[in-house]
Amino acid sequence: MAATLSVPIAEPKRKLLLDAAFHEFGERGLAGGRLDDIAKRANVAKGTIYLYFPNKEALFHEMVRTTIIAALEQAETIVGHLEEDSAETQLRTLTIGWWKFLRSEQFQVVQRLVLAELHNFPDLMQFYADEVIARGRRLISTIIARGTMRGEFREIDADTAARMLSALSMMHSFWCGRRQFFPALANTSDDEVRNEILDFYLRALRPDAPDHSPAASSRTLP
Amino acid sequence: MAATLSVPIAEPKRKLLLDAAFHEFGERGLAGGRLDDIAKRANVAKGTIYLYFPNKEALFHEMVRTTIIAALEQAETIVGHLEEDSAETQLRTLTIGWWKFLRSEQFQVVQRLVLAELHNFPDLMQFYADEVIARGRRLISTIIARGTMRGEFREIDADTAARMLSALSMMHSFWCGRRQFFPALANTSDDEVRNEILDFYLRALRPDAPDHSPAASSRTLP
Amino acid sequence: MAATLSVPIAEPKRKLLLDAAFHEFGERGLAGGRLDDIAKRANVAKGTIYLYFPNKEALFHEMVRTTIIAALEQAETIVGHLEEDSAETQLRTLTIGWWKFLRSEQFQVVQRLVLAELHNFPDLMQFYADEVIARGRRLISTIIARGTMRGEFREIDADTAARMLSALSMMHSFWCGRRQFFPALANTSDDEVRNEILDFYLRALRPDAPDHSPAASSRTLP
Amino acid sequence: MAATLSVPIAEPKRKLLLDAAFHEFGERGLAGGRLDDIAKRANVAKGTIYLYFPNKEALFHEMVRTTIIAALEQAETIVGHLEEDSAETQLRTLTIGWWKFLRSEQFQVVQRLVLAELHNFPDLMQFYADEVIARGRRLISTIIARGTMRGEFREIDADTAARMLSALSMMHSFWCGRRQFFPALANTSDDEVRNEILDFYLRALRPDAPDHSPAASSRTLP
DNA sequence: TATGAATGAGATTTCATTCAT
DNA sequence: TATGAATGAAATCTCATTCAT
Repeated sequence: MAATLSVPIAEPKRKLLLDAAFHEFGERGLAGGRLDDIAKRANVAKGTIYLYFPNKEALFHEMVRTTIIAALEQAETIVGHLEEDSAETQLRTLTIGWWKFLRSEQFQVVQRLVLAELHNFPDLMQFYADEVIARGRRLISTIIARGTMRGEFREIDADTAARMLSALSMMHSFWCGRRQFFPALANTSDDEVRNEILDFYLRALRPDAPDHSPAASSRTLP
Repeated sequence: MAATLSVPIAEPKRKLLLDAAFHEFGERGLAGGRLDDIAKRANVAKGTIYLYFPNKEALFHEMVRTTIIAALEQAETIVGHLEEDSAETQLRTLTIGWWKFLRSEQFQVVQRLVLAELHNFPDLMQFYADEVIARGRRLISTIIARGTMRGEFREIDADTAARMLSALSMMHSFWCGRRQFFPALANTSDDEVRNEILDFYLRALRPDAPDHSPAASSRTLP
Repeated sequence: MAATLSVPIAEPKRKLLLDAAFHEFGERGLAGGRLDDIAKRANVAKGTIYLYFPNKEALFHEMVRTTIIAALEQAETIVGHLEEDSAETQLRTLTIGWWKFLRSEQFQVVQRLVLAELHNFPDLMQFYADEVIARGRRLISTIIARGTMRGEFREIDADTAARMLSALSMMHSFWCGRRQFFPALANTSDDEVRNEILDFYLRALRPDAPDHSPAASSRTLP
Repeated sequence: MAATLSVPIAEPKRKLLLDAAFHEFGERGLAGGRLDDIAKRANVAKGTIYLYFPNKEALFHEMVRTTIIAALEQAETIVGHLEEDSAETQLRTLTIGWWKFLRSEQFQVVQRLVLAELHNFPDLMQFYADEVIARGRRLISTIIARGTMRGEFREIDADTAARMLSALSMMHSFWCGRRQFFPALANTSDDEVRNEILDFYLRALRPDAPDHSPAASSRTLP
């Protein structure tokens, strides 16, 4: 009796299975993943899977869904509470958290699955698009809009600008996850890459400084 | 003799099979794709595949390789001969061609496969990294370096800058390929997206405003 | 409970499969035998085989091994406990048992397989050579050595002599198994053949007693 | 033109194919042998085989038949012309030739096939039994009968005695062909083995020693 | 005659799913 | 709930045989 308590904490089997599925499908994809292996990873008999999920596809589906949700929750914690700082500071803070999220194993796996197989699961794809991509962008675009209003950033469509930051981060996050193949990143740490992105990005948001300085325009006169 | 010409065009069977494999694997991935279907698509008996490829994996491997190569050749034609224009014009011209390439079906499929399964084929992954990613970046970074030298662009590491344009393009190309899921792009055409990217990107390369306003610098003096 | 006993006798499935394999491979050889048929013979689905053996070759391998072992055990029982009789009597007793073994279906099948395919399974061949051939010979040579010591048999290398009896028995056992093709044996029963072998063999072991002693001849004179 | 003459001599293709089949089937058996390989060995296209043989089985059948015949012809040459010597000398001479035959590659292959697969080809089995086994025994038994008549050998059924020599030789020939597995033969050359057999065998044919004790012989005189 | 690409039936093997316990 | 042996459909792969050239 006491013995069973010493076990890691009888984690509800459903969760165990979803975790196991995460690793299996993450490595081999939907078609390549084997229920046998998932059962083994979860220390459970193969038949048990069917007590919790009607079939392989459903297990995959739920695994992706819960992973996305878990990743989002994690992201929310990380992104945290933006203080009332300058827009740039907020953007930097947000990006730091968001980048950490993008580089997490959970997101990397989800991204791989999204790219590879989610065209067969339109509802998951939609869920991912709405909750991950769009939500992330909304966070960003809010900050940008504020920055633009305050004159910190130039006039720019906030959604478009958010999309740009999103693109830069997601693509780089993938490349960082495959560093061995991309020598350009071999000697750059994750944090440095993130800073490069931010610096580059913020340049594109800078207000058109000289524009409003009448002096500047007069320069060309004489 | 002339008779043989009337045949649908005796496309070498190897090519036929690689084409069929392109569609099958493109849709279902390596594990999900069925040789049966590939044979059917190629109008060929199952056994015939084995006259040309020793096994499924080899067929997949060669399909990816030839697709990458074909895509590259196509890209080269598109990117074409950059006239001796301003760096910005060159960058625009290059991006237009490159973007067309990224949006082609061939590239979309390759990208999906790369992201999904190429971790099991390190040599293909390397090939893709070297020939697609790195080569594309090299083209870009050359132009940027020239632009910086000429004073058209600000001082910036050309490779880093190239990576940024690459990331923006590739990520957006994927999103455009899944437009139905990304309402932000629903009402924006491919060309408009490309222009957004270019405009945004070029802003980040602009020379530093204060540089050209002697007044500006003097402002800090007194 | 008693109910389970009424079932055909729940012979462990592994054994069932090995038995089925024995007949299938025995008839058609390794390459010719079909897993489909083995499954059918064992009243089992094809896939079940793979729960017990990783592949066809392994099934063949284990089948041969267990058959050899089973045959040996059977042989040991048959050969039994040699009483402290004359060497000739012992040899006769041993040969009777050994011959029964050689004429059993199990041995006939193993011998066919050994001769036909075991060059692809050196470890099985070695096992057979050591455990069947060599062990049988050792039994024989022990008796012969004792016989020679006692003066019952002439001076002869016991191992060589054992090999001779082994050769005579094994070859004749094969011929007896194909009687219809060998008219010379058509009218001779197994037991008669065995006796022919024994009589012939014992002649070759007779001491050279009288030959060299002229005295010996005179002994008979009165 | 002259060039074609330099080729090894356009050996009739049929022969070429039978030779190739000999090696292929010899190594892998009927079910395991591949027509593809046979064609390759014969430097011929796969389809060509069907110009000479209606199917795989027929090729196998004819290959075995011609091999047996060829082996017999070779045996006949080797066994040669027995001079009018003593029966023992004749037996020795014959055995030397016969042994050489048994140890030839041709015979070894035939023997393997006979043991393994000829139960599916009763006519071949019969042919082999009649022409190889029985014919060889007839040669031997003739000599033995003569030896017995002359008093060189003891009274013994000549056919039985011939069978014994045949068994000793054939079994030992197989063992010699698998020497690596039979340490007992590892240090004994083929010729030594043959001599052991002969010596042993002749002992069993010796006239009954006591018989020729002068008294005994004199008994026959009056 | 000779070729060898093509075929397709049939073999081995895998694995999601079921079910008696 | 939980098990895991058993299933059998479906996948990969092989190879004897055919046939247009």
